[in-house]
Amino acid sequence: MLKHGILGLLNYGKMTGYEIMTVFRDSLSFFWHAQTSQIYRELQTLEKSGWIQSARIEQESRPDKNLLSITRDGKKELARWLKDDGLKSVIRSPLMMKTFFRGECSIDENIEFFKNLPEQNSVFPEGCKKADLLINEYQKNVPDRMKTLYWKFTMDFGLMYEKMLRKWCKNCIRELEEFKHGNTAD
Amino acid sequence: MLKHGILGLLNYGKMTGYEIMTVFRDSLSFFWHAQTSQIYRELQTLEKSGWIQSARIEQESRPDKNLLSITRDGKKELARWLKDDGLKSVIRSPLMMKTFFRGECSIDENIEFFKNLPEQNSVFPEGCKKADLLINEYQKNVPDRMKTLYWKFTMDFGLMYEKMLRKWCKNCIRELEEFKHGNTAD
DNA sequence: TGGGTCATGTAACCTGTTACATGATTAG
DNA sequence: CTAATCATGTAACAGGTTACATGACCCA
Repeated sequence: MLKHGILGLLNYGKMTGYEIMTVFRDSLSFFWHAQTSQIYRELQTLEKSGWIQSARIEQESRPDKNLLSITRDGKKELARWLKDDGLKSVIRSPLMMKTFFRGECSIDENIEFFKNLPEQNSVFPEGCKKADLLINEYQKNVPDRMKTLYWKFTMDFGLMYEKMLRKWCKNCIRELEEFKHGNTAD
Repeated sequence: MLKHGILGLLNYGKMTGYEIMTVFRDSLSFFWHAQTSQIYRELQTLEKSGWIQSARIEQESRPDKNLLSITRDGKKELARWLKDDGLKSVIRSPLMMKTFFRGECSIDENIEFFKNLPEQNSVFPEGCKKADLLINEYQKNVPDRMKTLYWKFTMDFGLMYEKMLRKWCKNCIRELEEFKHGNTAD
């Protein structure tokens, strides 16, 4: 999956591993985290697969750059991945895992848990405003609306997810309060 | 994370690796997938950590059982994990990754993509009814409402997530249709 | 007699995380 | 002078996936 993310970015233009890292950190981190160590490793395997090429660029004042570019085979693979609709809905959710077993804690502890969740579990580190700013910048700098539209879709998803999470927490708290006050009637 | 899921299950009572696998497959799979191979491996490391114990039970007509039980240290660790509020909101979402780069495909292809998504990406394999049935069964068989309440919360989350996903897809389709018909005004 | 369930796992591989290492430049 | 940024990675470990292996029982 990370492989194809990298291919997608290189399809926009040539980049270094470092730049790829910054894009993941600044723009994609709300749905995917990638460490430099993993990126550089994937770059090696991508090159072995013949999907990307690297060109050493010497610099005086800075360390040498390794400028990556996508190959024809890489573009083919990217297209194949996009067309392929095998998308498993694996929600691997640590949050659900922790919720499932909360019967071991007291009701008051759990009310506290759900109260703190929306803050702690925010998708956008700096809150929602950041997302709007990001998308505006994208649309200013990248004229191709065909691309920015889909970028916006991912942010919409993030915002809707956050909203849903807050609603769910409120529901949980309400039900716990009801249970506490003896109102166990369905 | 899987380690603690296993600890949580064994905290309800003694089980074999096989039974743990069936619980993950039948009840927890909508938020966590666990293969037998991984479960048996984790069981080994859990035993090495002193968090669980195993007792070989010989059977005549079936292979021997390895009945696992949680130890005092295991219970401590489970409690620690539940109390610890370090919950990173890592949404590792293949769906978002694929959405982000869809600018490479045609608008019509992408409308098709979003139309098919809710079916393909359903959290509950057999649809929502299954979830309701599951929760009702839980509440009948397990008298401890303190537990089933939290189980219900996880299912509520699954149902809300599905609803949100459908809404998001509808939004995306609407915006793509608008874009197609030249209505690019914000 | 063939497929499903019970019941155990191993091996190889791929992916993700944590920690470490280097070294120059530039902005406060 | 110190911290951040640019720019490269390696090593070890942890966690997840895929494929394979065994074997008896039970039900149709």
